Amino acid sequence: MFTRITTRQTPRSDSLRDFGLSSGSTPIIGLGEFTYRKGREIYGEKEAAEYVYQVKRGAVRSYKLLSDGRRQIGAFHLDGDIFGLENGETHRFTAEAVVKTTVRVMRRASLEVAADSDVVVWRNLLGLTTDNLQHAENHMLLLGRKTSLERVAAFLLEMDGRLSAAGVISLPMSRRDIADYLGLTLETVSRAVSQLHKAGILDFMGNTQREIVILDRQSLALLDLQN
Amino acid sequence: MFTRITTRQTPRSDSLRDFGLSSGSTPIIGLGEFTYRKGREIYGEKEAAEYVYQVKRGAVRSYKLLSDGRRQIGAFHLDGDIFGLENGETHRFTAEAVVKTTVRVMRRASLEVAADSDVVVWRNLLGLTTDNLQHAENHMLLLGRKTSLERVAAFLLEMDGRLSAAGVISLPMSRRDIADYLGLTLETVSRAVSQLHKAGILDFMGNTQREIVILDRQSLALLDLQN
DNA sequence: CGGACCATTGAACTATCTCAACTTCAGTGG
DNA sequence: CCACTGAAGTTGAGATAGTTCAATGGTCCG
Repeated sequence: MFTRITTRQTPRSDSLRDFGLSSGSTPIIGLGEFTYRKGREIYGEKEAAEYVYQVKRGAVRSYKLLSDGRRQIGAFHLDGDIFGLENGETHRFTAEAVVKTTVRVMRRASLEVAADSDVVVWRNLLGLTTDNLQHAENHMLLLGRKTSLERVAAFLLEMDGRLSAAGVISLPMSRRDIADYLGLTLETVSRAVSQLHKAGILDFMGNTQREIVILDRQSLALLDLQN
Repeated sequence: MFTRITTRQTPRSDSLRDFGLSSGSTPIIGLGEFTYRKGREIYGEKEAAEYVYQVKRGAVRSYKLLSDGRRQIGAFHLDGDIFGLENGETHRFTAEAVVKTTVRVMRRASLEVAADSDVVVWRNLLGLTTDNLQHAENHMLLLGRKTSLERVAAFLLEMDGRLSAAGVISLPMSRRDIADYLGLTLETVSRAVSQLHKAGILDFMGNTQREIVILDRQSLALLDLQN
């Protein structure tokens, strides 16, 4: 899977510091960058977790499959996000590029060496893991107890916070991806988005339905019941 | 909330080592034990996270509420489990005693002091957090994509692994708790259990329906689709 | 220009929920 | 010890949110 990793001299900038994990006194050399085409697998569930990744440009989906093909996307990783960081030996999700995606890669082993000599690294690793945990905890509430409209509203608000530029949310993922993230079908997602559109809460831009403008952020927040 | 904590001389055994987090070279003194009656709140969501807990005897539920009362239980904490460990300043769940429960308590601040002088503490904190994350990730798959029968089968297998003694699972929690953990209603949980009973996969012991014997572990595992 | 998605929408279906009745169990106080 | 009471569990019948199946149109891309 990693046979295509570039072998050129790794620039010094591809270091642990770039991941924002070390204190800077002991930068660790990374392996450089790598680009995946749309739909390509970055790593598979249960594969050995040899590398850690950071999205430089693009979007990644992390998911689990049931044996009959049902899929649950646990997270989308967007610009700047670190993913593939495991404490155990193997990956717990499959990661795929949602669109053409460039990632920074570093060896997990380097991280471990760095951690032993730098408490800041530990702190940052724990912080990252806690952020992931917090996201998962909120997502459990969404998956277990929210209605389809509430889920879609929550999704749009999440994406609004994470990737809206100049007021426009440019979704890299398909309705099917969104559905598998929200525990719904793609039709239900589509109907909910249409409903929000008809209600005047959002509008579309461009000629695709992936560019969304939120017109009424407050109504969306009301739909996604606070806890 | 902690006004009732015992003020007697804290025995040396109530130390960080008892939580299994330190390397043993720098044990940290805990605050001792505390017992909560059935249904009592141990801490509330968004409260300052001043203490960390370990279940000595009993069972605890951690949950989030939506404003209209819908509840999602994120985890049950059973004998030996550590809970209430936060990285941020506040608790992200409400924790309540499911039955009469005795916990060990230690100050969060003590942990932080210990961590700075002992990398093993960091490693253990990260390990704990990772375990929680892994559980949440698996639970997202369950909540997003599994059928009611699959959820109940998965639940019984989880509890079989965590609290079965002499082949009998003695569930401390009600059908409603189970439902709120699995993202179902209590009636649906009850029907699924009945269905498993009629199918000869499990049986009841004693005169309550909370003591369950799994007769056919393999059928249960088949029902809870592997991924 | 043709084919492969991708998204939307409608109509029928179904798993789960809701509402309600009934039973059993645990605890309380006479 | 028994009669009460309230909580917990089961089961049935009907309602419904979301799914499934199917048809249509748009967009991208060679």
